[in-house]
Amino acid sequence: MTPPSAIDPRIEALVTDLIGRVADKWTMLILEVLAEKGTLRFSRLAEAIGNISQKMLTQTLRTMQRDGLIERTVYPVVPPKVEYKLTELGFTLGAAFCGVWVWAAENLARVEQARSAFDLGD
Amino acid sequence: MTPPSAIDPRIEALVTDLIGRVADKWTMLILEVLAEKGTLRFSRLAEAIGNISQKMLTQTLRTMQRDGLIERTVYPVVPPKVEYKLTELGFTLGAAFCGVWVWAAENLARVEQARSAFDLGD
DNA sequence: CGGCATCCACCTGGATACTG
DNA sequence: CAGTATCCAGGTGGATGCCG
Repeated sequence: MTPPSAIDPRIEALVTDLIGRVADKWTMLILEVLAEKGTLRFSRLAEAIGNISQKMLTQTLRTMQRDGLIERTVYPVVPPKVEYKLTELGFTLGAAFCGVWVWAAENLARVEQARSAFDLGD
Repeated sequence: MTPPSAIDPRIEALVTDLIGRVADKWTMLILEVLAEKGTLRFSRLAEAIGNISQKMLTQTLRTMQRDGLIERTVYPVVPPKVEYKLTELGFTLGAAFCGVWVWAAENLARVEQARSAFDLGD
C-alpha cells in the first residue's frame, strides 16, 4: 500500500475524489472493452458491454472524455458515426486497474466463503 | 489489462459486482489507514479518516468484515472496546489498489488539465 | 465507547420519448 | 445512428437521538 500519509492531505483528498469518479463499474467496463477492442463506435460499445442504458453510456463516456481518458471522433456523415478509443492516459489507468481485476478474480471464492460464514451467525 | 473476455461471463459479472462493492471511497480509505497503522479501535479509526459519519464507518466496517477483509475483536470490558485490523485478504486487496493510488497521484495534474481544456469549449 | 434506529435530502441510474 | 430531455423509483449517506 502507498503511504498517502506521507503526502499533503489536500492532495490526498483530490486523489480520493479522482479515484471515486474513476473507479466505478461502467468506467472500468468501458476501459476494459476499449483496451481490448481498440476503437469502437457508440452502438458497438453498447453491445460489447451489454445491458448498459444509453444514458449511462453517454454520461460515462462524456466524463471519461472530459478527464482525458478517451478520445471521441465524430465523422460528419449521415447517418452519424462516432468513434471512441483510449488515450494514453486511459490506457495507463486500465493497466493500474488490472491488479484489482486480478485480485477480484482470484479471491472471489474466498470472499463468497467469508460471506457465507458470516451470514451463518458468526 | 486483464482479458476478462477470456473468462466465463457469469464469473465476470460476479467479479464486477465484487469490485463495485469493494472499490468505494470509504473502503479504500479504511484499507489504507489500517494497512498503515495496524490495529485501531473504532474511535481512533474515525479520527484517522476524518469526516466520516459513524453510520458510514459502522456500515463499511460491517461489509468489510462480512467479506473477510477485516477482523473485528470485541473486548468485554466497560467501557466497550472494539479493535479492527486487516486480514490477510484485506492486505492483498490493499496491495492491489496500490497501483490505482499511484496512478491517481501521478496523473492528477494531467486529469485536471484535460478537464480544464474540455470545459473551455473544446 | 461503540453502536443501532430513524428520518430525510440528495443523487444515481433506468425507462421512455423525441431529435438532428 | 447517436444522442438529448424528462420523469421517476430506489439507493446513499448525513444528522440526530437513544441504548448496553
